[in-house]
Amino acid sequence: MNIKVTIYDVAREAGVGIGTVSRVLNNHPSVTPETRKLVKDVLVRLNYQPHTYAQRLAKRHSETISAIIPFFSTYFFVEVLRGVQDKISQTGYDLVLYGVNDPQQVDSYIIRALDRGRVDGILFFSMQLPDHIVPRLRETATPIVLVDSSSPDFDSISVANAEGAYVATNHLIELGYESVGMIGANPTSNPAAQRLAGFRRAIESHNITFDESIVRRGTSSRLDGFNREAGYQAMTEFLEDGSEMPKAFFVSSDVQAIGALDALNEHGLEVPKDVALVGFDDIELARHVRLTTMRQPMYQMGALAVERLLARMGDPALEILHTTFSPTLIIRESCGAILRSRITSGK
Amino acid sequence: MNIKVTIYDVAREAGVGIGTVSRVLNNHPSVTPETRKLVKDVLVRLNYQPHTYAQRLAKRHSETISAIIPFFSTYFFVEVLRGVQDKISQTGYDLVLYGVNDPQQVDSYIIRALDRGRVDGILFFSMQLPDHIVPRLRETATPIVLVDSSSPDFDSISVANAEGAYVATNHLIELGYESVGMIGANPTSNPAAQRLAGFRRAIESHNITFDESIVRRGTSSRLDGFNREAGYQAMTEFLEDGSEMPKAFFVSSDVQAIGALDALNEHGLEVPKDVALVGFDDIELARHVRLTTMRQPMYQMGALAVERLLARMGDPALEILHTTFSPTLIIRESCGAILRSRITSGK
DNA sequence: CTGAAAGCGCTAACAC
DNA sequence: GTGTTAGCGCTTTCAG
Repeated sequence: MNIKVTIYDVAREAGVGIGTVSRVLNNHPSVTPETRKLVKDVLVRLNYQPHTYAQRLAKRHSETISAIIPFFSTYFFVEVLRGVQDKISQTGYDLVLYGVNDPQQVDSYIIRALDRGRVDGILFFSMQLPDHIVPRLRETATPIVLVDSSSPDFDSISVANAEGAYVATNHLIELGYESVGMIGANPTSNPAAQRLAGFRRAIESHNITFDESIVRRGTSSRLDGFNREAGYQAMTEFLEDGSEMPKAFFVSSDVQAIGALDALNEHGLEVPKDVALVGFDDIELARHVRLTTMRQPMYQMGALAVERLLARMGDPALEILHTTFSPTLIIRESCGAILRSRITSGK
Repeated sequence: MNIKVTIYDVAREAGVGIGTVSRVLNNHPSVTPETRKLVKDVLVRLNYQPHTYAQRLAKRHSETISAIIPFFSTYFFVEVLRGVQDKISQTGYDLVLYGVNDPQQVDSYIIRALDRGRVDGILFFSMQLPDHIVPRLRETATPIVLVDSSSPDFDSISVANAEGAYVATNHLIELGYESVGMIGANPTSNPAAQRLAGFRRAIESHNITFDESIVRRGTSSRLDGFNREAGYQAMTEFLEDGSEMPKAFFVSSDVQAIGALDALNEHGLEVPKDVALVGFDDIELARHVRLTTMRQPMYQMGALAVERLLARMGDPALEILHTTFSPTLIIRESCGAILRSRITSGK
């Protein structure tokens, strides 16, 4: 019958006031060891459970962190979320998930999270923070950290997208490919735009002229174009429009690379023999399709995001911090590096 | 300045009582259109946001559903969770996630969810409901639905594991494989045990004697053995223990099959030429490694679970329902069926 | 150290 | 219809 035991019941049963019960509940120092023990006994005997919402109302905070996240589109989020969850589960906080399927939801979710007291902090993923939200976030002083996204006004954790794209493209060029193309994503997405910039810089630093026709993207705008169909479409376009096609590609994301791979296969082309590919993310699949790619430390990003958020919740005056991880080049077979080294070494 | 506007502020500003404000907030019918409009205007002008926890305390329910789930181990959960999330986002409910990394956490999470008022309903995934929890669940009359797990006492959504394993194994046998082995998972896990039973039934229904040595499992008990390492280990054992090995295998899950595939490759064996494999789940990866497998309708299971939970929350007297989905055989290349048909048809 | 009392912000029953 | 009031269960002064 724990169905409704309140601190009043406990207090009566223990012959003390509710204040005292509350004090032992909150480990307040000024309670005699004896009364403390007395109350504690009654607490367990009655199987008392605190009413979370009453506590939250009285305490003015919720012990809750909400994550606003483009929902489970890709493995990237799954990994990041694992980091988040692992970290949070070490604290007493609750994690409430707002999965965004439609950009329109972002607003209402943030507003909801902004309800005074509803959450103590927000983790905001991979999306552009709506402009009109920024002032409200400031006014309400809601702690927030952006992951895979950024804004000068708030803490953020991200990946050096441009740098990663540069490294990937460079790798291809140094492998000897004279023309390398790119399969991009929706340029309104920050990571997508940055990856494009990195690609371009790599191209130009090798004195190759950057020609618009060398980068394509599918029309599917779902998830900013970071999806298989978009990759498939873009590669198909390259394959079928008649003009000469690069023999190597930097692809904005692994999922897209998978789509490109499918398109290539359908056209009887082999990777890396006929076409070389380098992706971005290092999702689980990448390893199995032997995709060379830029690895992002997803799990760590999630874990760090929580740490940072907790820190900011603890001290709102903290300096704003922007952390950037550098992606690492993971060489597998799709880029042709291994093939080449075999040839070179005469194997 | 929405920082602290309460219904009192709104009431004063609108020149009405707080009761009236509350009424328009809750769309109570007995408010004149005029006052309603008046109040609504003030509401938006002051940018009023309700305090969630105060509402929950007063209303005695939380508009919250919690999901207790073995965390993000596999793609299976990601998909199921997508179904859950999509469905929930159509309602006003919050989803709070309790990711279980260590079985010990289950208890504390359930207890937490049982706090009076903390959640309106629980979704419990893929784990055995601890026995001592059952009576408490009943007493507190907390709505709960089990997914990929079951108990006579509560609603459940699951998959016909035994049947699926039977179909998979049978498929292999009918393809002409005379001995087929199995890579199992931890038999303390319900799905694992059921899949083993289905396998066994298939074997015996073809008058093949079932020999213990024909099923192996890795020692990694993480996630009940449904992980890549376990599959890798089990297959390696088959390969290296000297005795003769089956040429076809039913593997308890796709992730394990991936591991088995890796082991096979390392030993220079090709699938399906040398060894045939059928998995279970149809995770995203399966398609790309051309794995024949039993598909579970993961997304639907999640969505249905939410529907059922909502229904039960609406009417606790509802008949307890156990829904079982039948997995479908998805034929790809790993089982050798396509290879064979080519040979047969002379291509 | 501890009891009593005043909120926390909202809902709902009760009068008018 | 609408204002007033009494909770919801807990935390936190404030006396003593």
